[in-house]
Amino acid sequence: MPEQLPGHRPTLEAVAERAGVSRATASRVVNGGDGVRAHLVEKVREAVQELGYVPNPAARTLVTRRTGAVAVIIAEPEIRIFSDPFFSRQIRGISKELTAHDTQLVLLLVEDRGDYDRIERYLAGGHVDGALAFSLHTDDPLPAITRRVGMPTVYGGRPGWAPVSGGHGGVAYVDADNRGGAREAVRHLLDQGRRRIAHIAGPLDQTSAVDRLDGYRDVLLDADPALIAEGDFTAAGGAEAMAGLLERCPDLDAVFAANDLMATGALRVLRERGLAVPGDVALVGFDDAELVAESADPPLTTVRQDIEGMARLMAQLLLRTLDKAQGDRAVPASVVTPTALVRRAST
Amino acid sequence: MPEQLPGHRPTLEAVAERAGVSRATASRVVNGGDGVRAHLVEKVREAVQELGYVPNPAARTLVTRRTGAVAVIIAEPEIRIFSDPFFSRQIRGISKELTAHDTQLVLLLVEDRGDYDRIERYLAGGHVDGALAFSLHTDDPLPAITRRVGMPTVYGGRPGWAPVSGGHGGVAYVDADNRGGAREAVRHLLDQGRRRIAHIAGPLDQTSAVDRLDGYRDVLLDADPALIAEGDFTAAGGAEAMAGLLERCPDLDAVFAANDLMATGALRVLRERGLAVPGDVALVGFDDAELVAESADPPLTTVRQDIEGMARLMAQLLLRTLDKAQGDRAVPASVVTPTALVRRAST
DNA sequence: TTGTATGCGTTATCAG
DNA sequence: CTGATAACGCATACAA
Repeated sequence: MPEQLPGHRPTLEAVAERAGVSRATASRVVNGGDGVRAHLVEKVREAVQELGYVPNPAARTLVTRRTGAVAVIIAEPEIRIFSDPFFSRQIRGISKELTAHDTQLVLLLVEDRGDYDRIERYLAGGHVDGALAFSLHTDDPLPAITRRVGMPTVYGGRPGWAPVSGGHGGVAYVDADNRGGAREAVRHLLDQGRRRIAHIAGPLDQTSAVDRLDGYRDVLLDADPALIAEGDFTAAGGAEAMAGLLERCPDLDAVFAANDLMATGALRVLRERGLAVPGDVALVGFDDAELVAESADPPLTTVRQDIEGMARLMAQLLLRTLDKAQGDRAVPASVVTPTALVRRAST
Repeated sequence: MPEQLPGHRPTLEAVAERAGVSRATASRVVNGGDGVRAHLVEKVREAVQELGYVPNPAARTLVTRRTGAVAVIIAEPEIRIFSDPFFSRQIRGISKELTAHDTQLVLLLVEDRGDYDRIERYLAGGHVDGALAFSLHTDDPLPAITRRVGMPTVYGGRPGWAPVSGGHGGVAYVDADNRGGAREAVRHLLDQGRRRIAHIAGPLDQTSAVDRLDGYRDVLLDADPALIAEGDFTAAGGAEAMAGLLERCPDLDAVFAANDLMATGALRVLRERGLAVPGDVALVGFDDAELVAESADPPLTTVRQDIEGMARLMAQLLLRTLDKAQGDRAVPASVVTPTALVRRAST
């Protein structure tokens, strides 16, 4: 590539002049070149090469009203609690998909409640064409914002106020089949001959936690309430919940934890109490979290969800919407992706 | 905030009209309002409120030649190998700093070598005012790119190529004191009475690995070469290196691993061999990685580096440069940040 | 198929 | 202190 000339960068005007055509023709070539005679296309392309011309995105956006960028909104607490691997994999999936469509990823991290004003201004400002947002809590202000500014948005994880069956409520989301996955986990424990199966739930203001608890109940219709403890998706919370469960139900012979982190906490407590896993107590987690499930001792049987795939799906949904929307606010449909039980040594 | 009127968003023109002033005056008020009579400022502010006016960033960028955005470039291999926690913490630190300066974060993930063309076009296109890049390898094409397009850039981690002496062509980076940290780790092992101290190095095409090895050698001037093994910063690599070391030097009584992940791999091998930690072999890691060092069994003594702080520093350096550069390409200075030994049960 | 002319929404220059 | 007015770089409707 040619060196950047000092001062002004070459403009389309310059390219046109050098190629001996009008600005309009040059523009057409730069944007695909349909309906331009081949030899002119060639001439313009050469000029572009020689001058090292790169379109000015601001100018382009000004007239097309399209930025070619998408915002990814992630709430801080989320990235801390769910812990990092999630975050990275989601971003990776989204990035791949966006890159393939020549779209840029603008990252918006929400630190505290006050940041939502900033987010709203940003979205309203038209910096981006659409947005992707993750794991909202029930009282999250984001949906109101995106609706107000008319920003096409796809959510990762079913928002708290959205119905389980997609399509309604005007929200699009991509979510794992948390409930189905939980059912499979519990059935697996039953298959192993376990009869006193406890559940360590996640914080119940998150739909993923609620759905997993529901799945547990689907299978264990008459589950003893004493067998259910609420954790917070952290290892410490899982340990605490496990301790409580052992106190209330010393006879439990299996535990289904709503995520792997809590499962490791439970594991630690079980070990401290001298209970063998899976000998005395079988244990199943959820997520198949990198660096956690597989490296636990014993490695965790868990329910895998394809984080990266889900993230890609979110981006695809959004991009598709943007492609045809172009003004009318179309709402993409929601998708629920399957989960898979991964058997390891903890059961 | 007012509803978004359908169709056109309100423009500065509309605000001006409503406030009964000229577009120029309205613009002044929107950008701070110095040198405008108080009561006019008031009038314009009201109009902005009532209309729900938000400046059009594209139009603004077109004339100011400033985008208010910064690119963060991360190479895929990096985010996979160093594993995720790093990535998240760096992003978090950068995001905080940029947000505080009303600057947006555009994430550029590099999947494969071919992506560098895309990156170059993006950078050359003037989408962003500056760039932050992480942990380059010696043969990384990025520095050539940023220099060619004249993009102010701050690197995270000392780049592998020899620093050019003199202001021109100099690179700015922020790095932890890897060498000093390594020295401290090894000295700590010596203080514990260890005499056969091995080192599991990282991949030596990364400066962090080289610097840590250098630190090890600083203290153990006459170190037996057989006590040094090269890993790849993964747990599996660490295990393999540990196995090799034990083969060559069954009498070793301590290991300094160049990162925590490798240390956990080493830990596993030691346990399999029936060697007690720290009884038979003391172990020190590096990074103080979340979810790794502290939750290892036993918890790892390690060298902490302030990832988030370093990331913030990178952003600060860049922003400062952008503020005054405004045309002339000023090169920010580099910074090396201190590390701290964190004592846990593995020593 | 190609060129001409216009406008996108702001900021900056320069009179007044 | 304020108001016209000229860029900024590009895409596109329309004319040729």
